[in-house]
Amino acid sequence: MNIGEIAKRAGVSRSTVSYALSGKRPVSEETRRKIQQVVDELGYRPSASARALANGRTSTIGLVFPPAGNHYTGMQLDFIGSVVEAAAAYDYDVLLSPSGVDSDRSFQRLLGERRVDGAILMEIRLEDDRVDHLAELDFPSVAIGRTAHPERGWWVGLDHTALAAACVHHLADLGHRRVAFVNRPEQLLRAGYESAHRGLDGFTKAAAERGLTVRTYCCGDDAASGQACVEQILRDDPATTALVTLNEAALGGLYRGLARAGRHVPRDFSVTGVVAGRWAETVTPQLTAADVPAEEMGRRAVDLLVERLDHSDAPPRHHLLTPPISLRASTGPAGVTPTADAGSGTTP
Amino acid sequence: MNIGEIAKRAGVSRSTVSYALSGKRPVSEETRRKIQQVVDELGYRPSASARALANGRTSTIGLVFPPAGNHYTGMQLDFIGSVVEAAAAYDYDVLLSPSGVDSDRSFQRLLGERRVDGAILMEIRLEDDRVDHLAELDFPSVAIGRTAHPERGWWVGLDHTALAAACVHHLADLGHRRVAFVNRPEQLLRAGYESAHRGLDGFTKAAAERGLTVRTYCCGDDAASGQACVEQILRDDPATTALVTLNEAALGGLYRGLARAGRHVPRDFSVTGVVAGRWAETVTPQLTAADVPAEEMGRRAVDLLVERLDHSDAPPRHHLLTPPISLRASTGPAGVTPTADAGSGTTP
DNA sequence: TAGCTTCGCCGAACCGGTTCGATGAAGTGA
DNA sequence: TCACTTCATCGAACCGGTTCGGCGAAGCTA
Repeated sequence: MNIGEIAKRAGVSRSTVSYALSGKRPVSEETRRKIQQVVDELGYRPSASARALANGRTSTIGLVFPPAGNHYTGMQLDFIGSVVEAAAAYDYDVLLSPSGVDSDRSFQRLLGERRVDGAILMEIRLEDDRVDHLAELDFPSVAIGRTAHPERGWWVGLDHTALAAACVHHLADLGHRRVAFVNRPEQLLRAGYESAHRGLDGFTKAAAERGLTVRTYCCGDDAASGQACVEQILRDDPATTALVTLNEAALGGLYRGLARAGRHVPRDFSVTGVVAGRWAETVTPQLTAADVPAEEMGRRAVDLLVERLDHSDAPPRHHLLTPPISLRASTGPAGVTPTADAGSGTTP
Repeated sequence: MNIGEIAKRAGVSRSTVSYALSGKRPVSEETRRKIQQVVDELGYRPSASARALANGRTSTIGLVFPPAGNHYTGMQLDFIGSVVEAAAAYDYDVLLSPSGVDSDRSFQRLLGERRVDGAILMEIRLEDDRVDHLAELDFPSVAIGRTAHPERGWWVGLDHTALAAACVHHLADLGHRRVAFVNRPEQLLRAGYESAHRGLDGFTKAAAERGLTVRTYCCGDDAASGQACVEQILRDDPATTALVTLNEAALGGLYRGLARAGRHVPRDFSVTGVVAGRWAETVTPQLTAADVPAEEMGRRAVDLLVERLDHSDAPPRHHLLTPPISLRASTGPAGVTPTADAGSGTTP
């Protein structure tokens, strides 16, 4: 069923069918009804490929996935969901691009083969060749995250520096003096992941400001690593009374490690960090955290991208979000300074 | 940069360029090198839209999302990830289709506008109009899940009946006599979700077989609902000593509810169910569960779909998986029968 | 009633690839 | 030397839409 068939059955030319359906030129009411009738009878829908070829737009946006890391975190899930939903509202489809092992290849597919009108990038690095590359090509894209040179770009980001600092201040206000920082995996830190770097930065500076004693750790994106990380923390400094985490996937493991070590949260030990709200609520006690507004970020990224697609001359825009810390139940006042032998509390 | 430009610069015709690149007809080594050189210089890649139009294939598969439910669960994330990855290995892109509120519209986009060569459906219902519809059209698709009439279809499913039954037997073997069942949200059960129905079925039958006293509940897909559900369970029958859950998203809440009620897992209360392994490990104690092999299922779904796309006359195939229960730490022998007043253990 | 505008529709070209049949040059055998 | 095959390449048609310029009929003005 193509447009020619419709035209034939309606007794008009192909162009008339096209205009009747698109409304880009006036068509008499009578013909339009006749055409519509045939279209409805045959359930005709114009081919996306043909349309894309003709007018040079695919009505599809690409969602480019982490170039490192082997499985996805809950936060990414929230991004994906909200991007898909927001895109649908604008009548855009979303094409997922793994850009995993073979990053360049799928990138080439998206851009080189012109499968998408624009792209949304996730898991941004401070020096991100993908962002640079797209900027050079002037290819419409919006980053979820902020590189080291964000001035002229389109992005929606989270102020990880401020958020990590807020966590530190929150803990310091509660009287904690020895605090650990649980970052994303070392591999990602080394790769230059924005959140890992800016978060670490904010943590370190704020801790120095408040005169805290700190240690920082990298931790794999899974529960087992989280548990191991806590064990390490308590071994390195048994007097630690709180931690700040950026690592959502390890959260369950962090809690487990603390429980195993006999540290009660929040009585003996406070936990906070930067985590999507939905996941902060799954742990017990619920995590006091700066809630990553993943839903809002995804939606805004799509808004920006659509704006850029509709007005190719629009000046760069961005949103930097700084959500407040949601007080839940995982932090409390630093208690009596733990006795020196408290560190031996690992279970056999 | 189109194929004509390449042809001009290489001093050959457009068709020669096409053949040189596709290899579908022999081209002299000399011309092929000349063409390749021009292609490399200009970084030319053929347009996906034009190619799709010409040969009637988009090299894209659609991943159709739940028609009900407002946010995504971790299991779905695992499916998405593995599908994208497996598809990339076959050089297919993945188009996400929310099919959320306006299910028909995005479905029409995918099929009517021929944006995809085939589709993978998630969150199958026992009577699923999407599946029926696609079967009628003879549109290549694979379901992740199994309808009430799975004989002639392509799908990869989980034997929820057997898995739920296995959970029951596991608990019964441990001596539990009063067991609750925590299902997906009522809305989904009513909509006819396969896993909810088959799981409930397997649970009920196995419990009858073992002569257990049971109660079944529906529970929202979030921690708060899980907590409320446990409270309800212990109110309805304080002597309950175990539960089986299909509801991964509520898991954290279930644990919290038990802790609040003063029930220690697994000493006082056993928890098991059907949950993706990665998520079963995030809770403490780690969940003894039938691990949903989401990664394998996604991969197999893609394998089947590609097979069907390559051989349109292939007979229907499917995989029914029955992963074993992974023994972790959330179940234990039923202890002394709880005293009658144990049910009042909710915190104020 | 001639001349002008407006309206509704048509035909053709175009988007950028693929594919089929044809063509001419080179190679082979009698 | 001629007929026949083989090989490399070309031109044209096609996929299914969109869009532009033009044209005839109807309506309006003088």
